[in-house]
Amino acid sequence: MDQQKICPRFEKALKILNHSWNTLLIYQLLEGPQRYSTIKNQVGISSRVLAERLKELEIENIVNRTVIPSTPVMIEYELTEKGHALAPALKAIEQWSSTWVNIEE
Amino acid sequence: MDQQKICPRFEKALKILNHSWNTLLIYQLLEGPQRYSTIKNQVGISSRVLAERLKELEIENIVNRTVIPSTPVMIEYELTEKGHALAPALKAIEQWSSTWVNIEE
DNA sequence: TAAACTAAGTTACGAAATGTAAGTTAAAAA
DNA sequence: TTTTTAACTTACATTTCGTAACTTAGTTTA
Repeated sequence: MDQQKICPRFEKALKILNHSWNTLLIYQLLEGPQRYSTIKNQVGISSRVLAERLKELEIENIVNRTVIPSTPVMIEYELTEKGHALAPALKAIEQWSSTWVNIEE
Repeated sequence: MDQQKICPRFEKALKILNHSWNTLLIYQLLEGPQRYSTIKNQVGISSRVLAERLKELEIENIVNRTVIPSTPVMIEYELTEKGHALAPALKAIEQWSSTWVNIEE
């Protein structure tokens, strides 16, 4: 009666990527390692949610967190290998958006 | 001071795709045209949100809605050309998930 | 010596989005 | 006449989100 259910790995991937802001954060980090405040300014996300998402992405091993011992401390975030491996997917979305998405209305 | 901001088209694409369930719904519809109840059962989404999302995807011209005049009426949903054009992006995510995502803990 | 400044968060709280379960509609089969 | 069905819709409780103010500790400024 049931057809094939959706693959659990794919479903988990979407659960991570579709959690609001996550894809945009990964996209932003494709530019290279960046500090908390830089990401915040570039992406336009709130402190609360940014901290929450970076923690999530760190736990998922998509993002790496490095403390720079200065005063005050700075924190640098960068993509892991797993994170970088998302580049083709993001480029595909970028490609799609440039062809199909229009902003005017 | 500011570096380059994120492209508005890409940002809009993510806004649509990252709205919860949307990507999964599109992925499901890659299988072919399907009725409301089929989608609901396959994806495991609630009635309320499914109706809401299908409406959104229809407005975005990603999904097409067709009434089948039976009793009771059936509704068939299918991807538009714009919707089908997302296949490469979804395949890229699928590819990534098969390499990098594991479910066990 | 004290007040001000900084980066990276955290907290409190109201607003918006989500899940759950029950209700609606119209025609046809029982 | 009651029941059934598909595709929603509604009401309501729970969860998530955005906003803005607060925290922490070492350093420069007054």
